[in-house]
Amino acid sequence: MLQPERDGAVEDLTPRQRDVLDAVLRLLVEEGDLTMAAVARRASCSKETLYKWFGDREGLLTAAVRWQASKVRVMPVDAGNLDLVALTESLEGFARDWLKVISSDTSIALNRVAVSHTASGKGNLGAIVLENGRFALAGRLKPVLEAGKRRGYLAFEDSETAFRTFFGLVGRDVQIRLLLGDWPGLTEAAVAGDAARATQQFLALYGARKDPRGQ
Amino acid sequence: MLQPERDGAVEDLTPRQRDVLDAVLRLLVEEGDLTMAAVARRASCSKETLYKWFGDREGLLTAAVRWQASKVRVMPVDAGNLDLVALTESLEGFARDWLKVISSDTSIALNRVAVSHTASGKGNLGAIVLENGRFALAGRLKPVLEAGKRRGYLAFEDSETAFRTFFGLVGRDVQIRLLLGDWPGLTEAAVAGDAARATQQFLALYGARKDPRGQ
DNA sequence: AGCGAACCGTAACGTACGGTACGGTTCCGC
DNA sequence: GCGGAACCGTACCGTACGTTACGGTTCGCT
Repeated sequence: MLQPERDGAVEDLTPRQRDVLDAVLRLLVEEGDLTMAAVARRASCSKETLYKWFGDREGLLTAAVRWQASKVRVMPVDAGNLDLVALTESLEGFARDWLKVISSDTSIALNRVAVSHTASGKGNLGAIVLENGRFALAGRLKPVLEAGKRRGYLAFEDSETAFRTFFGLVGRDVQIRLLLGDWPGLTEAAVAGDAARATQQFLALYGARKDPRGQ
Repeated sequence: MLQPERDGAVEDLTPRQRDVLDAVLRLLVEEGDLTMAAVARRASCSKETLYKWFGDREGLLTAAVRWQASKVRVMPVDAGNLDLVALTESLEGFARDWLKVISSDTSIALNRVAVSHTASGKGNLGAIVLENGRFALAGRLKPVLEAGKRRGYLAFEDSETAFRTFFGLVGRDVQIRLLLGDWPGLTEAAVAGDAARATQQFLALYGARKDPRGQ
């Protein structure tokens, strides 16, 4: 489950194939869904080539999702030397990045098609999106939380529960509203504000008691 | 926007029509999507009748969403005499109900089709689902929050912000995971536990300071 | 220069499905 | 009992779209 996906490895995509997948993403954002003909037209390639490269429509969508995921990789935070300020800024940065991602046109479009796909029950697009979205975030954030706990800044039993609380405080109703076509007014400033608020709330809930000279 | 929907009023649905809509809901849960032929077969009615009653596929879906929404109406909480215990139980009840709703088969199916629909951009199914889901919840919960504030149990500037925090603490990653086909293990017991935890966290964040004899 | 692989553009095929038409049946009002 | 409205079951139509097939072109290799 965690090994690098024997089949659809993003690494061995040719530049031309990446262009095609970018066309898929643009089309998904603009039209909301895909026809193979539209992809071929937009990407100036033949449908035959699409089928040769990606197998079928499902394979094309899967490749596009993975391609997009590979574009938003970020470097891990060094949990080495971490004071309370660094921890706070790290959490706030995660929150900001996450809000920016889930409110981006591409993410919204991709999540929508994955949800549709999940409904029809054939394929695992939903699982892939989840793996590269919510679970990838957890994988990158949990080490930070653990480090914060080791340093005595955070107190929690289970990092999964702590993560999910943070997730909820940051995302709130944003994702479902966006998926359903509502626009919760996420300007750059609002994102920053929400990230700061969520971080403060999280620290209020999970921050270790800092009683003056308390044990 | 808040008046009772001049056209698709649930009240003047005949029993037969409600049966048809129930068939739609069952089909949506089982198959993930709808064909008019399948609905007609399942409901033992003719396609001609479906079109006569509901206009087109979109109208049928819209009616089904409204019909489902009308089935989960709950009575309002009396914000009259409210002590801290009653407030806590009220919040916890809201959280439990909400988690049960969003994790129900029907709600998941309906949200999925609404998301798909939103993607294709024709119609306002997403808005309807949002109106009867997230916004209806806010409409019922906010009076409770306001009452709690008046009584001095809660402290917040903006009830919308407070509500959204509560929403996030309760729902966390549940809804998106369910929509994408993941199963976050929401047993009856887990729902109760999550509701209690979310409520306690919310009170920790927004509960008015109860310093012994403090102002 | 000559060959073959890869690829483009377009046409073609089959099917699924939304929407319509129609004959037959039930049932209600008179 | 009779006429008509409502409705069922089925057949039908048009279109959209996934998938395949094919002729023509480019390009790298020898």
